[in-house]
Amino acid sequence: MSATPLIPPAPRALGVAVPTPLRKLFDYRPCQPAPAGGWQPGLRVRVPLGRREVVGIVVECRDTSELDLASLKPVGACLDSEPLPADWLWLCHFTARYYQHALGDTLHQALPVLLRQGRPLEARTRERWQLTAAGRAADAASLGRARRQAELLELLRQHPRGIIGSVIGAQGFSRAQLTGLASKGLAECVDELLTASSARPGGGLLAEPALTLNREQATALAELHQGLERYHPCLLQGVTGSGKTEIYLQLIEAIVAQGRQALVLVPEIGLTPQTLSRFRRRFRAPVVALHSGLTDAERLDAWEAARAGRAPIVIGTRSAVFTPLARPGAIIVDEEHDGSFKQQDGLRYHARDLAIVRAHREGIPIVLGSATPSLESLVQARAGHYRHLRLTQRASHHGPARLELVDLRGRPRQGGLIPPVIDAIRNTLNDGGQVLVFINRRGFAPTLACHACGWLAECDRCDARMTLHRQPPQLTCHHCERQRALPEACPDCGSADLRPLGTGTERSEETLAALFPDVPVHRIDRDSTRRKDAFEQTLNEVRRGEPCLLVGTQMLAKGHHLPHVTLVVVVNADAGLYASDFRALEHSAQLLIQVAGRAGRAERPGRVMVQTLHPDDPHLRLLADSGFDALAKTLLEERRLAMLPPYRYLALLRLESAREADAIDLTGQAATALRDWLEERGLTVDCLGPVPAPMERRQNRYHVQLMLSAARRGPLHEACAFLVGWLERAPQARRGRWSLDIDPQTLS
DNA sequence: AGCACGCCGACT
DNA sequence: GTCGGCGTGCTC
Repeated sequence: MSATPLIPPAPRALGVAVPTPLRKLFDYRPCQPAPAGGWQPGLRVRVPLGRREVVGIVVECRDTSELDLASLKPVGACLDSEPLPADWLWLCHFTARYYQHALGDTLHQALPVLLRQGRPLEARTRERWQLTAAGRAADAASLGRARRQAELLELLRQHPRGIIGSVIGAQGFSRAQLTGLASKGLAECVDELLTASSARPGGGLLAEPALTLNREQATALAELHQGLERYHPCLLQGVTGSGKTEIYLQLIEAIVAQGRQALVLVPEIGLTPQTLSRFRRRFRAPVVALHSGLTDAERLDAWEAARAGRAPIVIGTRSAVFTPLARPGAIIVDEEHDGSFKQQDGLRYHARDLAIVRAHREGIPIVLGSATPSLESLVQARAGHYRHLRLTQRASHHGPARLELVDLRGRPRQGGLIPPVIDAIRNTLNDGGQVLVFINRRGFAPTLACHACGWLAECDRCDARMTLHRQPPQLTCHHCERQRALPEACPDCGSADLRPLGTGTERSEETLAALFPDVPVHRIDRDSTRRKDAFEQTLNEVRRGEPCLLVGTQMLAKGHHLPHVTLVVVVNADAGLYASDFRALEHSAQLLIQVAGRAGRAERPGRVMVQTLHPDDPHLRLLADSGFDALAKTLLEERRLAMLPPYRYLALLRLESAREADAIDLTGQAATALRDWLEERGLTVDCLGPVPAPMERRQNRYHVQLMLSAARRGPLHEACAFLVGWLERAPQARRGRWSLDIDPQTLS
C-alpha cells in the first residue's frame, strides 16, 4: 500500500468543533478507515459527547493533544467524502472570532438543519424513465404476452421527455414491468436533479428583455462593470423608484453570463412574491430563494445547489450570507440599512458586514443598495473605501414627494388625525386616489388609563405598559406576550372611567371607517396579517386601484409597490425624535423617507403629511426641507462629537438575572476586572456601567449592561475577549445569563 | 446547550 | 414511602 503524496498522513488527533457554547475544540481519535481524501478540516463527523452523540466538524488535524492520546474517544464515523467548502469554513471562523462566539455553535448555525443532523450532502435526485432509441423503434406487438409492458411502452412513447418514476407507479404499473422493459434495452432510467436542475427552455440568459437605463443608471452600471473580477464595494444610493433593482438585475446578468453566481441579500420583509417573481421573470436560469417558508429538505437542496454551482442566482435573508457558492461572482445587499440584517440573539452577526468581509475574501464586487444608507456605509463611502453611486431620478416624471410637517399642537384629533389632514384624505379619495396612514403602533391604543386617578395598565412582568386591543378585546404586553382581560373598573380607585390612551392601528382603522363609510379601509399589521396570505390578498386588492384607505405599521413601509397611493399620512413622527437610543433619529428618518416613498409612484405626484408635536425640531425640519443626505451629514457630525459610531466601535455586554442585585453585582465585578486588566495592559477602551438596560425588567428578569467603546477595533476586540474569558471562568456568572453584542444595533 | 447527579417538598 | 423541583458540574 503506497500513500499518494496528495493524501496527508493520518493524524493522531482531530480537533473537532462540536455544537456547544463552549469556546474550545474537543479532541478525538480518527476512526478507521480514514475518508478517501484523508482527514482534512471541514469534514463532518459523528462523535460521542458526554452521554450523547453529536455532529461536529473537523477543524484541526494534529499528532498531539493536550490530553492523553490514548484516552481520546474515537470518531464514530466520518459523514462526508469531501470537506465543506474552504471559503465557507473561513467565513465561519471569521464570524466566530469577530463576534466572540463559540466556533462549534457558529458552524452549526451556518449549516442547514439537515446537515447539522448528519444528513449526507448530495443533490437529491428522482428517477425519470424514458424510452431508448430501440424502445422508440420497438413495436408493442414484439413484447408478445407481456401486455402491461406493452402498455407501459405506449405510455412512455407519449412522453418523449420521460416520466417520473412515482408517476408511473401512480398509473398502476409495477417496478417489475419497468425493469422488464429496461432489461430488454427498450427503456432507461436517468437520475434527474430535483433542484435548480435546469434553465427554462429557450435560448439566451434572459427570459424578458432588460429595461432601458437612464443616464444615471447607465453610469452606475458602467462603474460596476469596472470591477467584476475583484473586491469592489459600492454603495448604490438611489431614491425610491430610481431603478436600483434594474441595476441589480443587469449586474447579475453580466455575472451569470460569465458562468458565475450572484448572492442577493434582502431584508426579512423584502423577500416578497413580487420581488421573487421579478427576478424569475427576467432570467431563464433558476433563481433559488431561501425564505422562511421552506422545509428543511428544500433548504438543504438550495444550499447544495448553491455549493455545487447549479444555482446561478441565490436570494435570501440574513442567514443566506452563509450560503456557499462554487463560483462566487457578486453579492448584493438590498436595503442595506435595514435592521433585520442584524441577528438580535445568540450569534449576533450583521449579515451586511459579513457580506463585505466575504466579498473581500472571495475577491468579488459587492453592492450595498439603499435610498437611505446607514451612517456606517456613508462614512465608508466618504472615506473612499466604497464607491458611492447615486441615482437621483425617478422613473416617473415627478421627483420624490416632499414631507409636509403638520403641527399637532392644540388641535382636536380624531383617531389621531387632525382636521386639515382629514380634509386632505377626503379630497384624495374624492379624486380617486388611495391613502396610506402610517402608525407605528399596533393594537387599539398604546395603553388604558383611569381618568379618575391616573392609573395606567402596566405589565406585571415588564417595565412596560400593556397595549389595548379590540380584536379580541384584551390587554397585551408586546414585550412578553402576556395577556389580561380588560378590567371593568380601575384596580386602584375603583372608578369605571377607563379610557384608551393614544392611538394604534385598530383605533385609526375604526375612526377612518366611521369617517369614510363608503371607502374600504384595510388594516395591515402583524395582527391583521397573521393569517396566511391575508397580506398578499389585501395588497392584490389594493393594486386594482379603487380608492381605499390603508392603515398600517412599518410592514406597509417596506418594499411594497403601491402605485395608486397618492397621499401618505404619518400619524406621529415624534417617537424617534427624543428616544434614548442614539440611532433612533437615523432609523426614524430612514423610516419616514421609506414611507414617503410609497406616495405617487405611478402617474400622479404624491403628497406626504407628517403630523408632529415638534414642527420646529431642527432635525425634522432639515429632513423635510433638505432631504436625507443633509440630515445624515448633520447626524454624522453629531456622532463624531459625541464619540459614537460610526466614529467609535461599540460592544455591549448584556446580563440578566432573576434578581436585580445579582445582575448589578455580577456586572460590577466584570467591569472592575476589565478595568484593572485594561489599565495593566495600557489599552484605551472606555467602559461604562453597570447600567440598567432600558426597560430593565422584562418577563420578571432584570437586565443590566456594560458598554465598551473604543476608537479602534483591535483594543475593543481584546477587551471583549478578556470579558468572555472572565465570565466563562467566574462561578458567579453561571447563575445569570449573559451575551456579548459586538457592533450593537440598539442599546436595549 | 444538553444531560447527568443530587438533595429537599407534596403526592399515590 | 416515591416523583420531581432545578442547583452544580461535565462533556475530548
